[in-house]
Amino acid sequence: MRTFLKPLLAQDPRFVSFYAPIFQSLTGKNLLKLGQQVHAQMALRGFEPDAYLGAKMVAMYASSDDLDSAVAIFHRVNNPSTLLYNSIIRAYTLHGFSEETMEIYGRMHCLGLKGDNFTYPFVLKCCAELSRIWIGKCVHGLSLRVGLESDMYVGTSLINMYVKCCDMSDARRLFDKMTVRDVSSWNALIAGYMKDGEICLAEDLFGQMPGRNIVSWTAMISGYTQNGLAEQALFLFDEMLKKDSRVKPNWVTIISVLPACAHSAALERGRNIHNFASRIGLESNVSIQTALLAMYAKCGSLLDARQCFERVRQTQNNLVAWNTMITAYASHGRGSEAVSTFEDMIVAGVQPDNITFTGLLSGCSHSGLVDVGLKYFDYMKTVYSVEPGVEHYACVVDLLGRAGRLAEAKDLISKMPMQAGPSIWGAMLSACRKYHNLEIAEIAASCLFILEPENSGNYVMLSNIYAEAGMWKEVDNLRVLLKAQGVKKNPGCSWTEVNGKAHLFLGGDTSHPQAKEIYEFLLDELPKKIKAAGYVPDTSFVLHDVSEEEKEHSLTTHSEKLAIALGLLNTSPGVVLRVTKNLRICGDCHTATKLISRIYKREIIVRDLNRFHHFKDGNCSCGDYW
DNA sequence: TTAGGGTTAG
Repeated sequence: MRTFLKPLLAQDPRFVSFYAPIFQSLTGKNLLKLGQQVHAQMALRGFEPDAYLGAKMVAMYASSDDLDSAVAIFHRVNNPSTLLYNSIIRAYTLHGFSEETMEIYGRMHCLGLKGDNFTYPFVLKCCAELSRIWIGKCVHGLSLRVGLESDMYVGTSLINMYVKCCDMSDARRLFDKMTVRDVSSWNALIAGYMKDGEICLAEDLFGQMPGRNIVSWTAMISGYTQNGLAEQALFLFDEMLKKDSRVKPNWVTIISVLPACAHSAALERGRNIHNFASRIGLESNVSIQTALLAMYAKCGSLLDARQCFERVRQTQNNLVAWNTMITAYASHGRGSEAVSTFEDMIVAGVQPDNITFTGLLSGCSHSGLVDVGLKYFDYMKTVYSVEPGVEHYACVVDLLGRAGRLAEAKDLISKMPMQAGPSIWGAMLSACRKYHNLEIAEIAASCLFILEPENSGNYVMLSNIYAEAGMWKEVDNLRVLLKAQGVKKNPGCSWTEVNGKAHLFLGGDTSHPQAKEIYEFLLDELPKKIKAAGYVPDTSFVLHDVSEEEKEHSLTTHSEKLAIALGLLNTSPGVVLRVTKNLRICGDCHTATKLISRIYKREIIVRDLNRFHHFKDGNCSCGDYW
């Protein structure tokens, strides 16, 4: 081509109308090669894209994740337009480059190019991502000036921006002012209220909204799950299937409801949802498999969890799945499996992150792998370039504390580069209880009382330490303090699924229809059998300064014992009993459950606040180290 | 070319 022809051709509108639809049709990764060929041919002909064609080309490259080429084209265009800027803003936003988007938007603004209904939603998404509410407010002002306040996309994006920046009052004000609302505007506000813990306000909106789609239902379900309201989440999931046949649950719905099963340890419910996901063709989804993995692990079935992991491994090398598997082993006290899974992950070429190390270190801690844990704590920074956070220090304090190395743990706390939080002092206090160190216990407890005055668990823990030392006066003083502070004690409760139905017990609970049978078993049959096997009630776990006989009675009716009794009375031999407790299992229940597993030849899996205990043949998977 | 729901840890 003669050089003098090039400027002429560059002006030729026929070239634009020729190439634009071609580039527009070549979107997606598998068409990238073709797009590159057309681009090369165009360049050979000496044709430089104008703003319109440039926008199409930017979109094409962005759709196949070739952001570098998209950016290069953007910079070559001489007279940029709003359309061109929109295309690069879209490309950056969809690839998670929020900072770059903001920079480009700033440049657009300086050039005097006006943003439009396509610009603002992306820019606002980035403001939300970066929590830049002040820029979001400027965009809000600008959109009002150019008359875009009534655009549904801009309006909903503004609501979402306020929601993500934790400004619910402005989000609500905007919502109330909107003349035309879309189902998405309602959804954004519902999600905001749920995130804020304002369940009733979210429920009100959900009740009032004119039409619901799958996102509305999912926002409610995930909101319940995230606020610990597992029962409501599961109920609403069923309601959705029953009442709204038009909505089709998708993968987000499934991964939102699964944590509710995990939370309530409802294994059968979880299995049903798993089957449901398979029936609607979602089983191959990696996020669903990972959520299933977590659910099975939290419901006590490591075998099912591992199967989900293997399914993910067949197709993907996914960081979240590795992390979930490592964490699953850790919570089940399978430290060496957590370590070997971590090593497999490294061999598979996946870069670990902060969550990987939280799982790995807690796995070492729960299994007493002290030196291995300390080695990985060192490696995380030196070998894997992951900066230890407060949660990792908490794991190491726990690791040292459980092994009785209290002085080293205390030393580590004093050398931490950040302020010690509740997790650190909580781990220290537990260690002090195990090793009867009153002096450090009082230091840890006094920090905890300042850091989280509302947490009754800390008062109870110190009270237990005093009680074990026979310091009843201090126990009483603490009780007075608890009352004066207005702290409500968190009552211990346990639950179990028997033949697919959940049963909840409080300590000393007599409200269950089978209470008579349960109490006869616990007060008569069981003591005879376990005492014959060498059981001595460990009354040091009882708080009150009362007679030994009364202490023993109070132990006998701990909620976990009631739940185990119900399971033994209602299931056939060979059925694994699964019990979940909202607090840590007490030492006496731990001893008794080991004996029950031997005498009644039952596998019993107890999930407590921190971990799993697998009782079998008179032993526990924690090796009495918890 | 545009908005809304998101699995792992704590």
